Amino acid sequence: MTVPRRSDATRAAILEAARERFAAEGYERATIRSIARDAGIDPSMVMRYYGNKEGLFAAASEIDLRLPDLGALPATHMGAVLVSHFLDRWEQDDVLTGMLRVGVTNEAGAERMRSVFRAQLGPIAAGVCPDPADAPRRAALAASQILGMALARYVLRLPPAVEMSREEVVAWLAPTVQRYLTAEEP
Amino acid sequence: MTVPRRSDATRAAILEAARERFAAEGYERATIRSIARDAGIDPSMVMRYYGNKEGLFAAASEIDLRLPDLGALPATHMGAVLVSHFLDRWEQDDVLTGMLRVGVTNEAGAERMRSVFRAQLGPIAAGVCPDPADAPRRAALAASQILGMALARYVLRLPPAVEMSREEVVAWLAPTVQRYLTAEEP
DNA sequence: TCTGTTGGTCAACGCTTGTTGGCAACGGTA
DNA sequence: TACCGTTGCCAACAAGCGTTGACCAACAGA
Repeated sequence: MTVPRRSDATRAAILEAARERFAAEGYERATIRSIARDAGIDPSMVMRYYGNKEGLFAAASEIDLRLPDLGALPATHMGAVLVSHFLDRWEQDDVLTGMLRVGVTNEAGAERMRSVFRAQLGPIAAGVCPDPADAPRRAALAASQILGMALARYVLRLPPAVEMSREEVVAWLAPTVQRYLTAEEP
Repeated sequence: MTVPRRSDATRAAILEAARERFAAEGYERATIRSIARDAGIDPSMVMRYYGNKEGLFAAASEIDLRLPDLGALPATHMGAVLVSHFLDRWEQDDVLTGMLRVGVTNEAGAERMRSVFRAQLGPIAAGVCPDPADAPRRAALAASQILGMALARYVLRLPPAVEMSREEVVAWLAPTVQRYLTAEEP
């Protein structure tokens, strides 16, 4: 489909630098100049390849949560699997921290988070919760707990949240998430 | 102690405008010029009274969660009272949304959130959880759920989280928060 | 070998930002 | 009345921003 171009390496370097800067500093403070410097090229190249700063952000913030298929595993383990998966993703990929940073201050970032939520978390919830009609609500509840922990642990760095072990976090959060997704009543 | 000054009204106007701007736009996008315009004075006045932008932010982001005394009420209602209280605070006072916005992108803002957490939520947790030694961890867990819901509902505006009624949110979150604070084991 | 396309740099633009210092009006106090 | 600290506005500063267009070097196809 798309032919490989001589500039692919540069484009990739720009994207990687952009992801890191957006993740570390948020939308406003991550400047095109600093991203270009990280990528070792001229700022004008960023403009040529991605149009403008918003376009660069859009390209740099493509997100795949890589959610596992929950239908295949016993309902009793679902919470633990989900929480554990999210901790993994968050610790390996700083695009997620970036998404959080940008989603909070920038409307385009918020919209990006809403669409990721809708397209990737929604279907999962629909597959496992008792009444598919309120799957979105269940998904939002689960998201609130998972995002909240990510916020406390990886962005705000509240000391007790940082010091907890992975296992502790999973042990505490799993029942919560599982209840949000599968319980018949609050 | 402090004598009333002729400029008190101006100072207050600046602070109020600053709170609104920081809450609505975050630290970087809330400019001194826009704050001064809202307050109906010259930008240089902001500098004279608050030194610089960081000083203004520090003054504008004094936060009192006004947490109720949980010791006085039955343990079974604790979660509901807490969640309900936070929803109230968040809906009445946009400084809290501002704190969240700024805490995510700005290190001074994050430190402010950590200190509010330590000074105001910590003691409450210490008073009600079984082993005071792990009160900070309990408090962090409760905070993660409450902040996560605030994030989803008031900042990111995930549609299902916005559409839920106050009562629904309380009904779902209360057992979670209560478990984090008082349960013997995860 | 010539020619058109692509990858890249350089210098500048217009604008906004936080911040500064000078200067005029006001308001108590002596 | 004369004075002095306070309050406020104005104009400007240097720096940084996103963005643009001219220009050069390397390549690919004829």
